[in-house]
Amino acid sequence: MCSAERTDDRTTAARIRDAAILRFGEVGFGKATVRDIAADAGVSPGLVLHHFGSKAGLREACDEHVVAEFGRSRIEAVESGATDPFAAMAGVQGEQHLMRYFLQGLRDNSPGAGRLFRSLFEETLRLMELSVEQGVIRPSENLHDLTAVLLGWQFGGLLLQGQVAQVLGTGTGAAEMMPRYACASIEALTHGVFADTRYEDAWREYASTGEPPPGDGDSA
Amino acid sequence: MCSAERTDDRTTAARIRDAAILRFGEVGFGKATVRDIAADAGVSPGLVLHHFGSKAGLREACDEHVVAEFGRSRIEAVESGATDPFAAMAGVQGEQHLMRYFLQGLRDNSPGAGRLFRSLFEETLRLMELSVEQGVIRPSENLHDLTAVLLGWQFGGLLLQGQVAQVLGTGTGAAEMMPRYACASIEALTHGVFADTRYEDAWREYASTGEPPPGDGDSA
DNA sequence: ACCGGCATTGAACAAGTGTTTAGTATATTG
DNA sequence: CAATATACTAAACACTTGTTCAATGCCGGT
Repeated sequence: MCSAERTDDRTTAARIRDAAILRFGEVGFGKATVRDIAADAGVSPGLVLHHFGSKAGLREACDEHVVAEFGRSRIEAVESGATDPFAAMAGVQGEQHLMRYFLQGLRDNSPGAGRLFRSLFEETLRLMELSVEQGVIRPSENLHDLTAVLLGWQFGGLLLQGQVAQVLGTGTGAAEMMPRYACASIEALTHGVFADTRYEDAWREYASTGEPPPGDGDSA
Repeated sequence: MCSAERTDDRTTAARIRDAAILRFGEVGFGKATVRDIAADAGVSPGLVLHHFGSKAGLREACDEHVVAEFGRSRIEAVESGATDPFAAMAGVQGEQHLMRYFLQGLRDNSPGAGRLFRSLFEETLRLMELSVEQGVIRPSENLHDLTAVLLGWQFGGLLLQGQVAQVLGTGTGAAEMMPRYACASIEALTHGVFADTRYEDAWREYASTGEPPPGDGDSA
């Protein structure tokens, strides 16, 4: 069917939007220029504004589309029976350009990324509750906060991928550092990091008395 | 001595640098303008370039200074006998403007932030080894990678402070969300998150055989 | 065939940016 | 005191950026 010149069934606006998602994901919203996006989509800069009103409008359209695509991707993952957090995360990682766009959005606190983070949180929380019932995740009194922290660690670690890779001595690419990273992560999440409950005890005492247990009382 | 008009003993170049550190920490290097920094320092924009050559040169000077200040702060923390990771981290959090600058540097992968991250890693690794000897941290076969991952989580979580706070329902400020965040973190780092060693076992098998244990083989 | 509404373009505009440059004051040095 | 270097300013320059606008081509309806 499509041999030499492949037929692009996307409408021009969709092509612009997809090019923008790629650009925004690569260099971020601030450094991406309308001219570059237009060139990638093979149109003039004016047309971009004609379709989306402004650069901000273009971003909104991209946010909306990425959120929808993420939702679609996650639904597929659930339907295919991925019931543990790792598989779910792997499913999200599948579409790398969407993930890159999302991470760039997290970098500059875009409203779209905020919405997406919240929706991912709610979904992950349900997944965690399910995992607790199945005996995969240790039961916790405040699973809600635990999930929030874990999600922050998850995506925060992804944001610092480059720095961590440099420290690990591996290449910056996700595929190269993944084994080392996953191994250490699994160890920490399986056995914890502290040798005993002294920090937990100290925290409990602090929470009940309101006094800081460690010996730093000065220096506001 | 200094009652009404406090004498600013800093040299003009230092004042410009400090103003730049504040600006860069607030809005990031990209969005900070030379004119704004000059206005904050009470000088003309040209003077900024006169002293630092270019905006990039100004950033290098800021990087250098922040790295030095961080080192000084950490040395003080060590000398004051803060031998556990939490106290060390609290000490770093002390100078908030330095931390903000560092986090902004991590956001856009500035070389200065990379250097600082690496130096913080080496210091934290030594601290972890010490903590293992003292029985505070659980011994691990690859403490190196574990430290790298934990540091990524630590600062990554700080980068996503706003998003996590919104999910937690607390204010965005560090002081408001700290209790909830710290509580969940301590729980995760004390007991782990997984209920058993199934993920660890699966990983060990994967590492030895090279076959992915979970049942996803399709969908590249 | 004519017309009206799109999609699309090329050029120009306006604002903001880092940077340069000429010029002025101030201090330092012989 | 003269000379010179340094600190500093005001203005302009050059460039990039988002955005606007008039003009053109295209396609469907009557």
